[in-house]
Amino acid sequence: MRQKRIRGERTTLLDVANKAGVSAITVSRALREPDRVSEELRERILKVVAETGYVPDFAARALASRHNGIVCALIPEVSSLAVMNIIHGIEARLQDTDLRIQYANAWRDADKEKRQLELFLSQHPAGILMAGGQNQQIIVDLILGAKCPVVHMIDINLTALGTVVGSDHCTAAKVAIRHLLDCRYRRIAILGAGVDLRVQRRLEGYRVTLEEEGLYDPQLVMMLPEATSVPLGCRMLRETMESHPDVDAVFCLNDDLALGAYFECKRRGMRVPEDFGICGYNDVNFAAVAEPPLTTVRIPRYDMGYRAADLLIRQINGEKAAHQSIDLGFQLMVRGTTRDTA
Amino acid sequence: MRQKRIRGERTTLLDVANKAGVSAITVSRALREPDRVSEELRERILKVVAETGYVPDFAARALASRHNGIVCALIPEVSSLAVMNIIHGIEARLQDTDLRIQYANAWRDADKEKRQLELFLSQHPAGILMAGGQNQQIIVDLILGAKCPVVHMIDINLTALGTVVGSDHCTAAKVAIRHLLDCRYRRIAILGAGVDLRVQRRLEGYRVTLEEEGLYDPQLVMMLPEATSVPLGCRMLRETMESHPDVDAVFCLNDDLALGAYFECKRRGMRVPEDFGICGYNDVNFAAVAEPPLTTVRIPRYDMGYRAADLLIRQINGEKAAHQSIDLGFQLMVRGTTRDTA
DNA sequence: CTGTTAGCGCGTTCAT
DNA sequence: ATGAACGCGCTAACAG
Repeated sequence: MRQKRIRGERTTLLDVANKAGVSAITVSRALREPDRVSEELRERILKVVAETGYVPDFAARALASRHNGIVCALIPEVSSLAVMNIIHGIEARLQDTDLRIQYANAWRDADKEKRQLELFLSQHPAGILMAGGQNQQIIVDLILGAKCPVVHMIDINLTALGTVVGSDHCTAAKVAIRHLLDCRYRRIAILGAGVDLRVQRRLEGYRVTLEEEGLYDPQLVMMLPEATSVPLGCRMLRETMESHPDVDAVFCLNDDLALGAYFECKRRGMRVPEDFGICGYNDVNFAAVAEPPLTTVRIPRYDMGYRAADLLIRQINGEKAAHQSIDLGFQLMVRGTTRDTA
Repeated sequence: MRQKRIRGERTTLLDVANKAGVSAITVSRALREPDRVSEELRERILKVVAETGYVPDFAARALASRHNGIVCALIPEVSSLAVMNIIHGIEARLQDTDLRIQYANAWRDADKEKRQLELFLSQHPAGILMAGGQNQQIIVDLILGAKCPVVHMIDINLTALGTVVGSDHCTAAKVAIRHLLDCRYRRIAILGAGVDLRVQRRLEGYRVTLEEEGLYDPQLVMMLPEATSVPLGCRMLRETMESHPDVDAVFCLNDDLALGAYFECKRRGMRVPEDFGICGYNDVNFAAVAEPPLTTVRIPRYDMGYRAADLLIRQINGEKAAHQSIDLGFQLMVRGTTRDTA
């Protein structure tokens, strides 16, 4: 009986096998496919596993089986409220699965996004989940070469990227702008940050709708590459009002920006919603409880994460991707930062 | 010359080696330690690498080298503003390093924390970073068994857990409470959520300080296990005021709770800071720009992440851990939600 | 500076 | 239901 363990390393499958008096593969099976091992052996093996504190080596498992049981999620920026709900949804679905999940930041940067995607791919992940995306072409290339399923949550219309779960951000923006128009706001600026494919779609909805009314003014578009945040919302509103004092409403492409815009309005003594309207996007958790509560576009992000994870799991389990795209819709939440419609 | 490539798999090191007419190890070296390969060979090899689009297999690399070049970070909840700064700091330090980072949620749950730590360990990470922690004993056990360096950012006094970068949360809380007392608030409630080791330390500082003044009342302590959030802050303030209408200030263990508490105060017509004081914790990005701006305790979280990553890198590179703990201090930011001191 | 040999720990395949 | 042999792709250790 070969006993290697030259160095005081951690317990391996072989150690467990030796101690239990069976072969390595039987231990492996007892752990992964309990049904294929007799009850007697299984019990004996599990006992040794518990005693020795054996933990499978994922690197070895990944190398041998061609997938490491980990779902990798590429997120524009993990620390944001909008993403939080998606993550909750994903983990809810992965609960009680033998899959695990890990995240990485893409930082809304095409280059970092690419490198991270490559890093993921090089680890034999069970699958990849993408929320957001910068460069469509790069993503397509990498995804086509991937040997694991990929599901993304960018925009329902980007089916070129493979399976997608999400909403139509262009239409959602159109509805939001319609609402602001219905409230009789006329000089509507748009504030966006962390520009990615989704943000671009929202901008398009804004432009198209205002053009229809002959109210589109490219000067009122402010798009910054940096990450969205409350302080940035303050700054953007301030700059907007200083260069265009006649603006009477802002469509903020994220609720953080909207909250920042609101604080700044308050500071400047502007009356919201009477003289100035604010519409956010996402309906993150503080939107409904702010004072005044924030008018915003609700995107079902929890469901998005859940469904995306669900689709991914099905594909991991060999199911053919039935739906190439699932539209979860959106909902305009009319609250306190826009005045009553006429 | 052995040409396997039976299946249409991806390019391997051997493929590159064959094409370049060298051995596998030389390609490996050309990629990892360029200096040890002659310039001529290196150029030839890198050319083939580029042509074939070769990407290293991290699972194989991890198995062979006993570490996969990935720093794993265990975070209580990745989607929170407080964590955002830490993450920025970490990634700033890891920038231009050949290390990469990935995150996982511990969900402020001892069991999940343990499982995730095991999962990390089983992947041969280059190192582990922990922000927050639930169960000291479990963590100690796992960390002692780890064969990679571990640095945590829980509380400066928890040196039992190994290398630590952070602040003294107990003292910070004492200073905050002192400030509230100086502002002549007397019935000070404490609102906390997502209770973990750090939150417990803050609670201790609160208790000790009020006990000294004979003002401690356990009824005014509200600690919830669920995650901190703005809506939760609203709810906790509401419940506090309903059961103890005489409370005249709250110490919120996170700024989200403080913002929620403020919104609720505004809704209830309470005057902040004249009749009611609010002090937050962390000084997340919205604190300074809120209207009124939020009095809070600033923890240097960006530096924390940066220094923690720095220490980890040093240990990965074989340096002995010189400092076992680095105290980054804290700072009370007196702003608009507490009235002037007497 | 470069190559050879020998695994890393596990799962797959094919026997039994 | 269990096991033997082999290989996954790469790097450490040692040679030359």
